[in-house]
Amino acid sequence: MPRPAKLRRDFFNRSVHAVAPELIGATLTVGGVGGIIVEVEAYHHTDPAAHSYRGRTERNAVMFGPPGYLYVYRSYGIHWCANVVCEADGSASAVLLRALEPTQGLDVMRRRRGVSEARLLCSGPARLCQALGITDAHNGAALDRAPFSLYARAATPEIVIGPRIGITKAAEVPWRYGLKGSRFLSKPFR
DNA sequence: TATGAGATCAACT
DNA sequence: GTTGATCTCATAC
Repeated sequence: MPRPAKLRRDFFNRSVHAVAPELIGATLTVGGVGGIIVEVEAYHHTDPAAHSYRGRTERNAVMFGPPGYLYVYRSYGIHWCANVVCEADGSASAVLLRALEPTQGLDVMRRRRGVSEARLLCSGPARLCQALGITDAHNGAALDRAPFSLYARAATPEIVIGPRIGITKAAEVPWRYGLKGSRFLSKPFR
């Protein structure tokens, strides 16, 4: 049984709207703990909801750097959320990792999260970071280097698309992508 | 099932 | 001083 191909950094050097749907079904692990990406959202610097919309700041500096790196920020003062930077040339766009289907290191994730139900381990951007142990220490880290591993999907899954979650600006644009029928989404698509 | 409050911080007005 | 790419727990229906 052949190992799935590792995603190269080039993969991210394209429009977020091309990268985001293709990430669905890929496998992400951090230190051997992780699972299959089932939900992401796309953010572009022309998008009022994006952190990079108003230009470069200390917090979002990674978004203005090369693609294939992680942008981690603190959400609501207490959570971490992780994005993958896309498109070079300072387009400052990124894909928000919103949910995984846990497949590896379930026990570690349960311990970090303090819950046992698999469904609650990674079904949300902050839960995902907590389960995988992602913090601001990983801000600016490359996804193709340890402790990260990212493997391309084996087959093309069925993708569902809808409006993004939890934002007030540009809330209507359908830039949320999910794996059809997955039980591990942060919220169902309609 | 649904709605609301609290946690807690950095960017922005 | 307000807001936000969130989650959890409590209380109400």
